[in-house]
Amino acid sequence: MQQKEGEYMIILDYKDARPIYEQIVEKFKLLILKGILQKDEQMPSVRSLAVELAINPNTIQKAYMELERQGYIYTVKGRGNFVAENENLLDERREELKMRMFILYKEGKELGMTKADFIDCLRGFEE
Amino acid sequence: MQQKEGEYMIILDYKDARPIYEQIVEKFKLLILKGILQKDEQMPSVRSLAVELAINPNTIQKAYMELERQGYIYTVKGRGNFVAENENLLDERREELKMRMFILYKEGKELGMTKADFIDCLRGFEE
Amino acid sequence: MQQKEGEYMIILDYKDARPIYEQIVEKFKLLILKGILQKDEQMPSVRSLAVELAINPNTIQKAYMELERQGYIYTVKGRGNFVAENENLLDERREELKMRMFILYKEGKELGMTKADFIDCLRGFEE
Amino acid sequence: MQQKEGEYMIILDYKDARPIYEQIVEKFKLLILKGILQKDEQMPSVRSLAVELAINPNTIQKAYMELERQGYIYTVKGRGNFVAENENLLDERREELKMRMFILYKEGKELGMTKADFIDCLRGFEE
DNA sequence: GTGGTCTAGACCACA
DNA sequence: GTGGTCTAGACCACA
Repeated sequence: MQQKEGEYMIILDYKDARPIYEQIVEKFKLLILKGILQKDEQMPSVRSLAVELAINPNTIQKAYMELERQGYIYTVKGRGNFVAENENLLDERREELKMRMFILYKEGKELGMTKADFIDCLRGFEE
Repeated sequence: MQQKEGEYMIILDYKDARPIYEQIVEKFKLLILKGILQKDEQMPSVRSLAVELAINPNTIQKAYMELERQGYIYTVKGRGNFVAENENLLDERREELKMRMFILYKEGKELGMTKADFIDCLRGFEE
Repeated sequence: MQQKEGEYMIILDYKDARPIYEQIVEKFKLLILKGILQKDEQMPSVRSLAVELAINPNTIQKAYMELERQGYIYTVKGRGNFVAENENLLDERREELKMRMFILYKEGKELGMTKADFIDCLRGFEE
Repeated sequence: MQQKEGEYMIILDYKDARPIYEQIVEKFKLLILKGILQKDEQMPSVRSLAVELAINPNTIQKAYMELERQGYIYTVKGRGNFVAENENLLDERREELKMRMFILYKEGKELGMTKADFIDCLRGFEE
């Protein structure tokens, strides 16, 4: 069997509690941020992806709307969806992640952990 | 009007995306872990808390069920709900938090962050 | 026939080229900005409004999602949709309108109109 | 390579929400109203413009139909499209623009703005 | 009862 | 072919 060009593995996890459209959003965000999908590259069409994943086109629609809202793609009616500029997005994502780490840090302090405990924990992670 | 004993401010945030019962679970977990609610102390009754928070008793019921499932409280039929032993719980929570930090760490690596970036970020947090 | 309480006339115009959900969004934005719907007041439920307007609940859903995205309402799962704080919204709308007037102004200059022409035109409008 | 005569920069913005044919109509309307394209001058052929803009000839066709409908150009079968008389068009456009300003004005009044607010706003624009 | 998600499928404008 | 809107209706979690 041939590996079709542009087949970048979106795999759905039906055991995941999150809605399907959210999983799709998440997968594409990573593909875009990692540069696997590049600026102005065309996204798979709503219909073709729906067929490929064996789900309803409306669900893809919803995912793409969310991706557009978050600035990851832009839509050209009658033409398709395309990857947006993503330089700033990477920075935004890193900032967001730091915010989430700060929330975790505050939670940890509520549980009596010190900053040193956190750094030790981090050091213990695989490189 | 009297200030009732055991009034420890559970404040709901309706603008929070999380379900209400989850917020209640979270609040009580902290109250218990921080020792504000102590071993074998009685929890407010489902009904009284429902009135106090102006929400459906089913919601409190669901929160208490979840707290019991996670080992934070125990139920005595006909008597009420009581705070469980919480020595191990604190450790469990810390472990859980470390797991969540590990997930964050892996996400960050996907975005090109290094371990050093994380440690720098942590160092920047208020003591 | 009785005028039911809370019946605030959302009338759809099927001849309008804009999609129905957009019309609904627009109507509610005005009701909120004008203070007819007040902070924390409950919006009609997705289903009841769908029945009242004789359209599909999904369409209301979409309208409410958009209103939430724009900060006009907030959603509490299982409880309903509620009007958000709207102090800032009024200012934002006015700013947006000024921007649109600026675009119009630039268009007019392309057509050879002067600032005085514009002011004269404005003066001619009913008070 | 030669610089072809009649190359007057139609630039499409794919991120613009409006359909492409509408953008083309708009661009040509301005070129005609400003006199860059003059009475009886020949418009670029549907095919050549389609090639130049790398879009579907149907789209150009649709734009030209719309321009003809609005009286900006006329078609001679077998010969091509030509710029129409445009004296009246300029006035029509100005009238249309005043109408749009009136709509804006009414919207502003709904938001509590007065005529004086509008005039102040206008005065603030660059000359 | 309330909103959230999803399906199956229709019809439309635009390219 | 491509996305956008809408319907009719199902099933779910939450209150």
